[in-house]
Amino acid sequence: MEDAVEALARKGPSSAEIADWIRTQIRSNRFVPGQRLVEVDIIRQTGGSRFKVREAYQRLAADGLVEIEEFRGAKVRGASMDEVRQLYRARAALEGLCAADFTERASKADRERLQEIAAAMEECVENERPEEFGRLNAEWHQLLMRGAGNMVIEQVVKRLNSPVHHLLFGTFYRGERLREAAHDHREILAAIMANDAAGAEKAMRGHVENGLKFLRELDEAVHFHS
Amino acid sequence: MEDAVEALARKGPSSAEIADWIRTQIRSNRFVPGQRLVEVDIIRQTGGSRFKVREAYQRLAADGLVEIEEFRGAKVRGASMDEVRQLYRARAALEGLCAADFTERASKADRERLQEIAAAMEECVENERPEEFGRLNAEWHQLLMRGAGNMVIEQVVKRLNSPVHHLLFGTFYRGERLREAAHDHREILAAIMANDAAGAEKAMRGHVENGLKFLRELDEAVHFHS
DNA sequence: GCGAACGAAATTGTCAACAATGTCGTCATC
DNA sequence: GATGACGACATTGTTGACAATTTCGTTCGC
Repeated sequence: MEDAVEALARKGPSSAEIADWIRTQIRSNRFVPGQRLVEVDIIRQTGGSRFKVREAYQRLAADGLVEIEEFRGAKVRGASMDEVRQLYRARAALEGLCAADFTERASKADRERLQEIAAAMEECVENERPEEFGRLNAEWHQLLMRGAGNMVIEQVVKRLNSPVHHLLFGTFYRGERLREAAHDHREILAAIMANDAAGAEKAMRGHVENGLKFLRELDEAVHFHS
Repeated sequence: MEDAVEALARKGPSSAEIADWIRTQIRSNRFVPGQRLVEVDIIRQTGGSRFKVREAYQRLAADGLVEIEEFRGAKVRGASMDEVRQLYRARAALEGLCAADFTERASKADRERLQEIAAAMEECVENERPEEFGRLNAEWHQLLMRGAGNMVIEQVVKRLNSPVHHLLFGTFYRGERLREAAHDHREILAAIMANDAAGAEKAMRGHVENGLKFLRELDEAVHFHS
């Protein structure tokens, strides 16, 4: 039995795989907000049938990643700065809660893993490796939500991030922002380890709000949104 | 120009209309968790084409209302009690935040409207009209999120509620629970009117948690979930 | 009577052709 | 040169037919 590559060659990708492929393109900025997703182009590039491509569009539309207009097809949805604000407020509330819940109910193994990742991130700061930092950061936040025993929130946050996710890689974790984020993380971790749930929640909220503040400053420099 | 009925007779419903129809069926308990949604049945009952029905399924699947399995079609998704817990924790965080934001940035008109609805709900408690209470309650929560200037959260909460929404009508607001909810509302409203954002947030969180507690008790009496 | 193998019916997955609509360049007119 | 009507092309919407798979009742062997 071969793996996915073989299955892909035989039968073509499933609608879920096509949706993931489009997601990747959007996140890596190869598809930019406002861009039309022409069905035949996607078919050519993925090898999927038209039917599957359209199924993929529906899923992405429900995720808020693309907009579908009748007879005009799907196009990549951009987020206004105000929407980004709302989105970050929501994340602050959700991840703040998770930080508190993690403090109260995470397993010993999860707590140790959290420290490990934090240590690895510190190294990335010293050696100026923003890509690695971004990857670890995603893992860190995910572990927090999972350790808090709330996969529903994990799913929701993943969705919320979608429209701005492409910004988070590349321009986001550089220079001062890298150090700032690392500082926030230390604060959160300290509260968790001290079993201070309320403190962890507050620190996490502040961390997310800092991310928004940074995006705001970025926005004033270059208007990236539609 | 006739309205939607005429358009429906001419061209059949759009996939979004079909999705809404299915949503309604699920919420009113005519479709129960685990039930298979056979395509031809939906086609017969809505008049939509098969293609549109399947598009509707994809949307509902992304919303988490139905599950799609290959060659087995779509079936209504039920939520485990643990999932309901996670869901209510998320709601508590999000609506708590909205209560705080509403306190700080809602318009005068919104604040007055909030009082109006609260007064109408009090009447419903006195006259024991749970259906009306449920309707007003939904409006009240919605106004809070909108007045807080966060439509993203409004959308997310709507989605979060989907899997348990059918429980909220009928069995939910009756007897003691009705009075308890009204009491919570008074507390929230008082904090908002006193410009106490932190107090409003705390009260709202408590209110949502009370809803969860009630669902838990209900669950121990009858195991409604799958 | 019980369970496994079989097969018809029901159901979903896929595709290709055609219809409806939008898009954009062209040309006539003022 | 600007403007609007027209038409060819590009793109999406819709449908029906057929293939793949599951489901369920039947039959056969024990």
